[in-house]
Amino acid sequence: MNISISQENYLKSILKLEASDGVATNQALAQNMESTPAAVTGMLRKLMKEGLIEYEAYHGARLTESGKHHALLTIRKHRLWEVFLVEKLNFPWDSVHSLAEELEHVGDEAFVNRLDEFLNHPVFDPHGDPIPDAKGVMRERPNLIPSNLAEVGDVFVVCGVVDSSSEFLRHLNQLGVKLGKSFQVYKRYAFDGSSEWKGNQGRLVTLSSHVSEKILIQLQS
Amino acid sequence: MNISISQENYLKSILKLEASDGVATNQALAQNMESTPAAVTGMLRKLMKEGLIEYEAYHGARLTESGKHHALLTIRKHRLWEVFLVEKLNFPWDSVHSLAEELEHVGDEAFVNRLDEFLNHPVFDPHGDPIPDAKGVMRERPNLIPSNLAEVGDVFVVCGVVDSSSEFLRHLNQLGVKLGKSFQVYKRYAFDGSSEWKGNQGRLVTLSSHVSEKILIQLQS
DNA sequence: AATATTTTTTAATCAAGCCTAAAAATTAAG
DNA sequence: CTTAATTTTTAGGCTTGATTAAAAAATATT
Ligand SMILES: [Mn+2]
Ligand SMILES: [Mn+2]
Ligand SMILES: [Mn+2]
Ligand SMILES: [Mn+2]
Repeated sequence: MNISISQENYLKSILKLEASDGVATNQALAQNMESTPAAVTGMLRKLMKEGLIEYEAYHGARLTESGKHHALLTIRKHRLWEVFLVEKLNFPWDSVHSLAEELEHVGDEAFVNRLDEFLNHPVFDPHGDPIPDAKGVMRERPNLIPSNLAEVGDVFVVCGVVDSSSEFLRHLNQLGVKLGKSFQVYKRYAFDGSSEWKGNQGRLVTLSSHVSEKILIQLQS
Repeated sequence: MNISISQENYLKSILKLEASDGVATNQALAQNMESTPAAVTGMLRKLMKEGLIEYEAYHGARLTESGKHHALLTIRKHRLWEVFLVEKLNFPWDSVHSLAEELEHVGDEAFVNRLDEFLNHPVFDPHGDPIPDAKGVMRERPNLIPSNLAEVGDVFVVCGVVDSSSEFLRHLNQLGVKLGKSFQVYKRYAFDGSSEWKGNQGRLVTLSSHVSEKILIQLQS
């Protein structure tokens, strides 16, 4: 009962789709995996046979306890490797995803737990996403909201992103927006929903609504 | 012109066989890769078509410059990961080989070079094997000899092993033989070629010829 | 040189994962 | 309720890297 790389990637996708849509449909998976519906059908049957998902034709797939556990452990590996790459190897946060995508399939639990210890049990990855613990329990992030919901005058800390693509993250680099940095909403333009933020040194940043929707923040009390 | 995991493993095997036998024969490769002669033939043709080896049927294979470069870079990755696993994650030296065997196929040159820097450019791996530099140049080890060639009275430092299997390394653990430790040959039994060594605290260790042949040492002037 | 032995190659199969195109099932619309 | 549109499955193929068994080629032996 060994899980292949491809199977692990499917499990991760199903977990994500289940969280957002309640169920992972064939179509959504095909898009997510950049594959075809026919290929998805074949894989779903395999995953069902191995007890990793429950699957009803035409009604989509859901992870079993076992499948969920494997998916969370894969995510744990992925995010711990991202922490390693950024903290220890000094990679920029916009260039670690694809490498972590490979590393997440290497090694067993003992290995990941040693990595976790070496990194001092980090709780969030470089993109602010929570790292599941050794038992596969995902820590919940406290009440983050998309930054476009903040009102003029609000002070907040940037805590996460909805989009971890290198294109988006490089854009944030150019704007000087990083995790942990705090800003105050300075203006909001009703016309296009764009906003202006004031940084700590008083520097102003302008963000399109498209961008600010993808930034997760925590309001300061 | 992407090199698969299997191809990288073949290149490593060919490099090793070329060093010991001058050429990598089909048969030797089949043994080394735990595969069959038929499978080897197929792979050698693929490697030749990609310009990684020169291959003449019935006369074996040799690496081209390109093939040699790839083989050495794979070995570089393997050994750097072993250093990481032992030095940073505190794995024992007898349990890192299989993990490194997976990790050596992940990531590109930039990645390995950052790992190298993080580890402070180590020159030897945990088994005393030299780590090729960023250009793929193997550093040569200075005049190591198998420990069975040392004579009674000789003082030496353990610098390497010929066999990196976990069985052998665990046996050395039990005997208290580690890299960097120094001993003096105390006795040699002509009957079976076994030897007795005296350690620093005067403790005696007995080694079969089978074992002492696999330990590489440097004689103290 | 002729035969026997070893080594290598060919040929036919397999399994995992993917693909495209056609058929079938389901859901949506009239 | 019947037809149309969408979604999913089946069927047939492809690629990579294996396997076994038989054929062919190269060595070794007499
Ligand atoms: Mn990632
Ligand atoms: Mn991440
Ligand atoms: Mn090794
Ligand atoms: Mn080693």
